[in-house]
Amino acid sequence: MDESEKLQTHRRGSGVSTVYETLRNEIIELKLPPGSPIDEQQLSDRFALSRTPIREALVRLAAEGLITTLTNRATIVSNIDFLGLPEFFDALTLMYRVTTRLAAANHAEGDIAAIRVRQKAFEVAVTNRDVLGMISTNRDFHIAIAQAGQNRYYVELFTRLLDEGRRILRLYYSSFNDVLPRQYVGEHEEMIQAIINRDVALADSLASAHADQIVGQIRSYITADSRQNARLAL
Amino acid sequence: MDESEKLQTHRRGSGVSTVYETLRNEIIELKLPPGSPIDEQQLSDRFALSRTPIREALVRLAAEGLITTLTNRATIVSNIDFLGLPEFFDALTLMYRVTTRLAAANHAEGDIAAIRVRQKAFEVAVTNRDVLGMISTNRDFHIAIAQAGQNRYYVELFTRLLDEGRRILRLYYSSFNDVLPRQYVGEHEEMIQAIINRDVALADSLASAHADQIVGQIRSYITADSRQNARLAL
DNA sequence: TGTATTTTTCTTGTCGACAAGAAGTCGGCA
DNA sequence: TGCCGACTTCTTGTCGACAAGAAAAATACA
Repeated sequence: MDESEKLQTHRRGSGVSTVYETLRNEIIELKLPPGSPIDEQQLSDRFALSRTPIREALVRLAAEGLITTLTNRATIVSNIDFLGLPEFFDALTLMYRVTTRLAAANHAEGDIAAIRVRQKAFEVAVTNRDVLGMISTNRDFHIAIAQAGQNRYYVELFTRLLDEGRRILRLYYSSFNDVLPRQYVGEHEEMIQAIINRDVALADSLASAHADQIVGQIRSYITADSRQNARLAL
Repeated sequence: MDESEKLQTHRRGSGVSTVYETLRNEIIELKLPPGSPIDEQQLSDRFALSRTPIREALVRLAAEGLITTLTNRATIVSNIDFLGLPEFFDALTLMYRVTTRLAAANHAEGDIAAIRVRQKAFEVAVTNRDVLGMISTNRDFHIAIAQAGQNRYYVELFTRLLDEGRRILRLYYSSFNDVLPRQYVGEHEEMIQAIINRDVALADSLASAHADQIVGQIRSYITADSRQNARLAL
């Protein structure tokens, strides 16, 4: 564990959000893998805080579904719910579509620039073959679009879904190839153009196709047949 | 304030959820109107609990956006965001449609019965001209449909939206007339039938129209011109 | 030796108290 | 009389300690 945060003295009220954000990131990046036990005492030592603020951060994480608390027993990082994957895909696809539509309809001064920054970062990650970077910059790109759409309900749900998606993708990130990501860059570019032109219908269909791509990719990872000797002659 | 809860001794762990649920209800039913200050000490006395479990309940409420905490200062019941109403209507309509569609597609054994129970309760409230009852039974009806749709992401968002809607409707419930509610009963009936027949397209369009009705009604409340002397000859 | 029961240990849930920060109050000064 | 600054008071944020509950360990018994 990194002990650098142990020394700094916290200003009042900042502690909780620091713990919250740190843990949140570590959970999403699978630094804390699903099922990991969360020990309050340990976190208390690590952040040099009493258990009370730690606890508050944990309550917030639990409200988001990132951790699961077994009453009076243990609290662990939530497992990835593979059985609920179809629901997840459905909601994810819907949010891709709605946010992109709204961005085309509602985007204001400056939104496009923000989206372009994220797209640039994604491109860099792709050319560097930085898989982890691709996953997180892709998320940022789509959240920027959602923000341009000006609907906080969608932004919130979409953020949750994309972050849950990050966890899943991390599990399989070794099987990432750079063919599809390359294609994503182009698809992103088309989406930006549709948004600029305020072409809602086109934005929708592009987002829909994009979502299908991503969902299809995740599904292929999960159901991948990696048996080395599946076709071995016996 | 009701002091009945003060005497009972709590079993470990139950306190937080009790406080959470009680406050949640009181906020949604405007028993605690928007802007009301939330005093931890006071709640501590009221529930006969220390401030720690109270605090946890408040953190959960804050995560849901029901209360707002001004750091180091006060914590108040969140205001109703009239500026964000268009976003709210958009998301609400979308959720009406998606959940009803999914219910038609996915509903399983027993779901219909559960929906019928809620519909019956709504009918009773309408015939009794019980406005507050209508608002909450209508909510229950649509959540039952959402649950039949089997997508927890939609159920969660929809619940939040409907509860926020309850707050808004309570503000205007005096202007409720019984014409539209009567119409809602019929619309609900049609939706149930479409779901049973697994007619996704029909379920969608019914839900869409239903949403338009409700949104339109809320909008008319808000923009109602109640000036008694607007057309007074001078 | 295997099982049931008690004991121990560890983690969570709760408590009362203290510290920091902000608003309101009071008094001083122009 | 009106404005500025120190002081008071109140609420929130944090702490260390205790209590309850559950799993693990140890013991007794068949």
